[in-house]
Amino acid sequence: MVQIPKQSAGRPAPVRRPVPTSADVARLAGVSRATVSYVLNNTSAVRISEPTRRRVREAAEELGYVPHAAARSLRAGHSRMVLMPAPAVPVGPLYHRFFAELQSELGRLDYTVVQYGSVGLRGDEAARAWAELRPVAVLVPGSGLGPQGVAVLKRAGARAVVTLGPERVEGAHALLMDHDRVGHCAGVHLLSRGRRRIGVVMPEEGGLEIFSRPRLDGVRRALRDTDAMVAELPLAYEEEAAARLAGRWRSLGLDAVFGYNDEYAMLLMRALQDEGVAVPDETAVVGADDLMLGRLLRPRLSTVHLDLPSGRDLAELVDRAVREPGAEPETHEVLGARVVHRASS
Amino acid sequence: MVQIPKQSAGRPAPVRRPVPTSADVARLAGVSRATVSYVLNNTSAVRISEPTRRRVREAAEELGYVPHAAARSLRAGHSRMVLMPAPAVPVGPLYHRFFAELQSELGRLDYTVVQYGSVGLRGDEAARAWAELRPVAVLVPGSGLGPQGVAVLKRAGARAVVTLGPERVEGAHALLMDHDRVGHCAGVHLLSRGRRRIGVVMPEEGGLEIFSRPRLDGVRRALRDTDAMVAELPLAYEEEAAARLAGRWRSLGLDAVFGYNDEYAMLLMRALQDEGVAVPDETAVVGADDLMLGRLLRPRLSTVHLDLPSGRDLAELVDRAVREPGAEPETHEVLGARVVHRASS
DNA sequence: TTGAAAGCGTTACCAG
DNA sequence: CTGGTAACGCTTTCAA
Repeated sequence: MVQIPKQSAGRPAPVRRPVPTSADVARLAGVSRATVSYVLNNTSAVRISEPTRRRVREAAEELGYVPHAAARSLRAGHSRMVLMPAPAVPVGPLYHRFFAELQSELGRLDYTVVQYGSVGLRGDEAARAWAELRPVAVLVPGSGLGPQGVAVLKRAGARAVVTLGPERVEGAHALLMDHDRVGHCAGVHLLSRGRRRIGVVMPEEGGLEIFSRPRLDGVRRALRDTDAMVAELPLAYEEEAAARLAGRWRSLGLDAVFGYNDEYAMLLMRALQDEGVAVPDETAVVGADDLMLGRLLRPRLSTVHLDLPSGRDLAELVDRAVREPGAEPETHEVLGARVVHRASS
Repeated sequence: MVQIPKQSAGRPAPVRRPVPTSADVARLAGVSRATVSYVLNNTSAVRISEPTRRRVREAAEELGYVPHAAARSLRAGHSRMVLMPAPAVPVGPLYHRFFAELQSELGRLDYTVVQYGSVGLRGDEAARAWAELRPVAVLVPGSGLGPQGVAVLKRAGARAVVTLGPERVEGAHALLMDHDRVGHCAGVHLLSRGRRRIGVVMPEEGGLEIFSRPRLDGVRRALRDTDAMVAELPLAYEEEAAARLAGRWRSLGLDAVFGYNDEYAMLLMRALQDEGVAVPDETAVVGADDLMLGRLLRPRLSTVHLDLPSGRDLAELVDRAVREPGAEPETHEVLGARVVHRASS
């Protein structure tokens, strides 16, 4: 780790000049504050002479004037800020791509997306912190927001609250992402490949239970009313842990494993191969996320491909909700899942 | 892709109640707004009777009152918001881990971290947008912020501007991340392994030149004054592209390749193997980022391990700068790079 | 112990 | 066409 040495300041602050305001611009341009506002906002309802416009612009330029967003939205009574708390759990590249697209699409609709780091806070306490910013919409990934929280946000003026998570929350729009489906997909696939004793990797890394638990349940659901069985396999994301698990693999008597996602699946698959366990003959392996890397191992990794909602669709949902705040909250099942069958299963 | 169907609102908005203010709380509790402020902020300079406190708290609770952050910071004249524009280019898991840690550490120091999605804007135009939020500090990843931009931010009251990128910017603290080093590392390593004709993968995905160009330069620098040569290898992150490149590999006459990062390196290494090119005997392969996945391929991927600055160190730098705004801007070289030699080279 | 009032930077309204 | 004035929600100083 590169250290940043701690320096102590040498000389004292030179000059701390106050931040220029529109009044300063007005003074310098020799006009009123109202005129400054008109000119800088290109207000079309009022005609300002060209020389005046120029003087104002030059004054603003000279002072380095930048309007104060807080003052503006205080005055306006609303903002176009869409708040999105940073997800509490480590998320993968899929989510980051989704978020980047969402941000860009909302930007196109003239919203400002702000990702807010609310560490430590949780539940309705977090909701209060978000409400203080008076966002016009709030997008909450994961669970943790209750009906109380939604109410707080709405009372604070949020015209749309959208949850992206496993369950509907009273009063909020819901983009349901039920990871049960992912496991179910994998389970059905393995079953159809003739497997009957199926291991399911459960990451030991904190926070991932939110995803791993429903995925496990999905596998269980796929196997209900069959003669197949499921075994939970706790696993840390480390080579040694995978090697240990592989070392006792034969004693587990499993003929297939769902690896939680591609990364854990690849880790385990490699460990199995190093242990001499034949994939897929002796044990089939399935991951999830459809990462490029899964295609590079041999055998190529079978996987569950996830479809997240398009950023554009979500952006439009938000925009609709903002414009029609009284409308009934929408609920959409947005997590698509389908097996991509490759050589490992 | 899962579609979100477009619904039209059925019934009109039920009731749009105004957002409760401290005045509403005061009215309900039968006290003045000042008293409300004292109670809710636990102002120690003033003594308020316990019954009054209770009445105020209950009133706030009943109305679902949440203070208005903008109004508060307008009045206070400053905020504790640390603004961090979202990086414009796709960044990897390393960056995301770094950012999460930074956020958590700044949160510990009682700053509020906000990641701001400024798509489309660039350079000093973006700086103005950021300045409107009057953040107490701004952390700018990548290049694109000029001295002008720094000046704008400072005039708008930012007490610390920190760039994380390839070069120092006048007036700002700089965490230099010179990716030249990464390539240099790889080049020196390959040279020492006796390689003389070295390919360097240049991702075709947009935006990555910011990193790939200096990495290439670093390889070149390592090979200066030797008899070794460098060849640029444009490559899209797709199996077919890698296969095509591998198909004409022997005609290139290279005995080593630096794959830009682990992902591109793995993609290419697999394609080379599929083409029958022996790794490392015929061609050595080196990646960068030291991802876990690189250890799972055979041969295991050699890589350049990157050390980003610790979130804690950066958080402390920010805090110091905020408290001592007149201090000389600090410059630190924070990108550590070292080769992790495995079997592919 | 509480209350009245000023003021933070903007913009909308309404006279001039 | 332009300029004064009020108001957004909050905190804080001063006075009662």
